[in-house]
Amino acid sequence: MTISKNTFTGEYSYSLDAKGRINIPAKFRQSLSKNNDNTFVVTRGLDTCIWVYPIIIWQKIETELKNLSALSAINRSFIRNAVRYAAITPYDKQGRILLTPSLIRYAELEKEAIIIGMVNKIEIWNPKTLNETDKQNLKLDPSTFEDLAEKIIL
Amino acid sequence: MTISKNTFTGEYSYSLDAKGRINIPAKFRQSLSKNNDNTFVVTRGLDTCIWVYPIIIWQKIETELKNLSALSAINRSFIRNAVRYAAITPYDKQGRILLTPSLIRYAELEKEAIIIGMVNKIEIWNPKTLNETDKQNLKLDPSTFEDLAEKIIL
DNA sequence: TAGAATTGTGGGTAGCTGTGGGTAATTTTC
DNA sequence: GAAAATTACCCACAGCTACCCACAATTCTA
Repeated sequence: MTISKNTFTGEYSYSLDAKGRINIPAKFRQSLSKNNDNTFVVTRGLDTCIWVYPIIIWQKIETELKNLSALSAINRSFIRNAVRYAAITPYDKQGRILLTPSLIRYAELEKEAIIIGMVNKIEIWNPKTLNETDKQNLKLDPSTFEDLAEKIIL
Repeated sequence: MTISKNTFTGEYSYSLDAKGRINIPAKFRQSLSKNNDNTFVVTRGLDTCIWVYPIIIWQKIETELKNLSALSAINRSFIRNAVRYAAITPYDKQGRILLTPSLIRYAELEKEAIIIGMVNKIEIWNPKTLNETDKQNLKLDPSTFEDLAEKIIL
């Protein structure tokens, strides 16, 4: 096996069916390490999309969140929002996971969906929303992008 | 072994077949170090071309990206754009890699393609586009080249 | 120079992948 | 407790992909 485990790259177009199921690209499934038991965790993304984590990665995130001081109001509300909408979904024999109605509404998902590998997690988008967000992001500080690019891209 | 590993130089003409496959010059393949498992990563270049990296180089980029906090909108957008068009492709028994339709469209590739060694990565161009880009670059401010010349000894 | 090996290009096919739908089991509601 | 609704699990199948082989052209070798 050449690809590194629990790492996701690339963009794919898949369809959400009437039952709220969506296929996880075969390559992503193959990248999942065995100890995930074919299971992902879905939750709200910070953008208008759904975030999908391998369950063992999510568990690490949870413990990190717990270590944040519970005294801070900001931390408490952040933790609540991060955890509140999280759902555990093993994929079925065909490789699909089940999304909750709440998440589908949040990400404004319709039939067509774009799935993007974001290295340590996966994003599920409505194509339209993704486009609009892209346009918005062009307005962000370009010098920060350049700094990042110089540091990271060869 | 005379050539240094994971280093590519020279220009070659190859053909993209109906299935989206293109041959990697034998010399480039021989230059790949063993730990790449005969695998490249293809993604969008900053010009109208496709960039091809040895996978171990790409994995360094991945780990850097993993360390960026997803709390920052700029970071998220940067990761998305860096990774979205990337695809991992081991080359087949004949030495070909598979390009995605999206990348072929982006680089405006047709049957004939120019493959250029760019030291630590490889570029794939449509010959026409390459010509036009060359002409454009001649019009750039020569002082930029001079700045670079101070940094890099040729 | 002749033979052998390698290289670049094309095409066929078995098995996998993505998608839809059906049915039994479980939960919910009255 | 029975009916209705929901969920979990199974099957079917078209389309596609990964893998294989073929072969001509070129390069290497003895």
